[in-house]
Amino acid sequence: MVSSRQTQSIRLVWEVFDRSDNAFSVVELVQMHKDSMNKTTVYRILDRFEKEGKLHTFLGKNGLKWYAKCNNCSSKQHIDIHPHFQCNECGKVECLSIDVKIPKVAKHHIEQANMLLLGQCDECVV
Amino acid sequence: MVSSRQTQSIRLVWEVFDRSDNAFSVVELVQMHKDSMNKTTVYRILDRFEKEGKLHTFLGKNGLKWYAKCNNCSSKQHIDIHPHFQCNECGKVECLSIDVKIPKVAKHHIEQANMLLLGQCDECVV
DNA sequence: TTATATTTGCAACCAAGTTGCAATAAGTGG
DNA sequence: CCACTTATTGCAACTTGGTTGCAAATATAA
Repeated sequence: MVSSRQTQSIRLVWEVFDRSDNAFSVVELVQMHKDSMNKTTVYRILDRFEKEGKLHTFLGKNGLKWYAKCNNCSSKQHIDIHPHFQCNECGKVECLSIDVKIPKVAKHHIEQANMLLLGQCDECVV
Repeated sequence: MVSSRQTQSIRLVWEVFDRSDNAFSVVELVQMHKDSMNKTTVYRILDRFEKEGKLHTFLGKNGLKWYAKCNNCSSKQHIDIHPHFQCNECGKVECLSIDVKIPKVAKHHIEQANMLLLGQCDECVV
């Protein structure tokens, strides 16, 4: 056996994602677990979940890293595009279940595409 | 009069963009001017060029900020999409002159979209 | 040429993220 | 149920990108 022990910390971090379909920034996750584990641990656990294909990541508008559960995401779908949305008012981030075509570009071999939509979420549109 | 003096530093930073259509990361720009000006100055000048509409910015794959000249970019086109490309091998970044449609999303008011394509540039495709 | 307001340099700071290493605690096997 | 091996964690120190406040320098208008 090479790895993967079921620790308290791992359970706690996973619970957050299990209870909600939201995306969470690393900053939020470190904050919400600050009494039960070290920030290094949070970073390491998130890394691991990503490698295991349980979570996918993307960058929000300030270059902050966000994590979200891979619901209807096969590993293949990580390559095709599902865009993410971030609200300019409240900062909330969502995965959108829309498919966007990856444009073809002459002389370039495109492997991956990231799309971030910015605007106002339903709660912030007045 | 409220601002905008023509200083040596401003000329030097602008020259870089004037001579090339490439995009440059802040890190590169600070590095290439490190003998003639302070990093704070570089940051401030870039900020200014952006506000003046001479440069536009976007985030590369690691959340690093990149600047590029606004060639055929009206201020309107900043809202519509012109995607950016970053090479996974050499790290080079380009503005693509392709138009991508911003998808409509129910219950969301989309103001802006960022699209980053990742892959291999022509020089790195073997 | 001087006065004044914009720019700059500097040093100190902040936040996100990483690293090395010793201490802790899962999960065997006996 | 205990002992042992090795994955996991905590901690402190560090790195990197970026920002701030303030005093010194320097463009420009008069």
